[in-house]
Amino acid sequence: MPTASTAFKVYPPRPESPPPLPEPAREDLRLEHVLAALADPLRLTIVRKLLLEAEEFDHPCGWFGIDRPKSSLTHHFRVLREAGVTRQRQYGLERRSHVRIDDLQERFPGLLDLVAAWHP
Amino acid sequence: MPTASTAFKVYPPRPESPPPLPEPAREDLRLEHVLAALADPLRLTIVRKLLLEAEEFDHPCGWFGIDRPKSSLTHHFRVLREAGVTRQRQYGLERRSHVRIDDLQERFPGLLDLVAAWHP
DNA sequence: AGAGCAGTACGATTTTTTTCGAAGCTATCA
DNA sequence: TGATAGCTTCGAAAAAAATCGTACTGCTCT
Repeated sequence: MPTASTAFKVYPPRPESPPPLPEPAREDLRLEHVLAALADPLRLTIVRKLLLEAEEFDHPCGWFGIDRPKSSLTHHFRVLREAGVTRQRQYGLERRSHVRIDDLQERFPGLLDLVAAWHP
Repeated sequence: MPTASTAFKVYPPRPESPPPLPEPAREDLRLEHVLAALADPLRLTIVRKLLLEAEEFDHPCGWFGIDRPKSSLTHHFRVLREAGVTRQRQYGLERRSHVRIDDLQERFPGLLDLVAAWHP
């Protein structure tokens, strides 16, 4: 049974979506990897922003307005994806991200609420 | 208001307890530090065991039966304490630990439930 | 075709974390 | 008093993570 309280906006997958980049399946998510991915202020910022401000379309990393070299951002987005926190799809030029809300609520109920409540 | 569900055994502080070793105050706990401390299998094992098997007395690190050099254990127990996950007191020769259940439930409700449910 | 854009890949450097041996410290016990 | 127990500190080595410059790729627009 999931933790009752919080519901983040979850949009249905769009039929014409490109396939996700490689990611762990829901049942392969590991708490220690997810915690490690989240144990970084920049990545917490990214995930929190996605949780609180995401709109229907997934977001490319430029959307986040983070002042870091592009290669650093690529790195952090990959860490999040490989831990299973986010999903990334290639839309033409852009690689767009969203949080795997359903998977995470199911496997680690309450964890995303902590991220959403985090204050830098 | 605390998360309803889980209640771990919390024992009252014993009047004659030695003072805790240096640790962050409840209001200074940082999610990113707590997550980093928990993002390690060995430390997850320690915290989970404390949550599930702790008895009235706090436990010295020998109690955990971890097969690692003693200096490694000292390191991991310190990481946990400095992040605010555990409290350590010096009882004569021994440095005994317990999880700061109240503080963590208050600041990061639900997090300890995830640790307790973790499977190595 | 050429320019520009969004972001990736690679690789080097630096920083942080982990690991653990060796030596030290202090209380208790024979 | 010496021996042992239980754990710490120090320090060094190894492993892992973060940072970021440069070069590159693959679309799109003119």
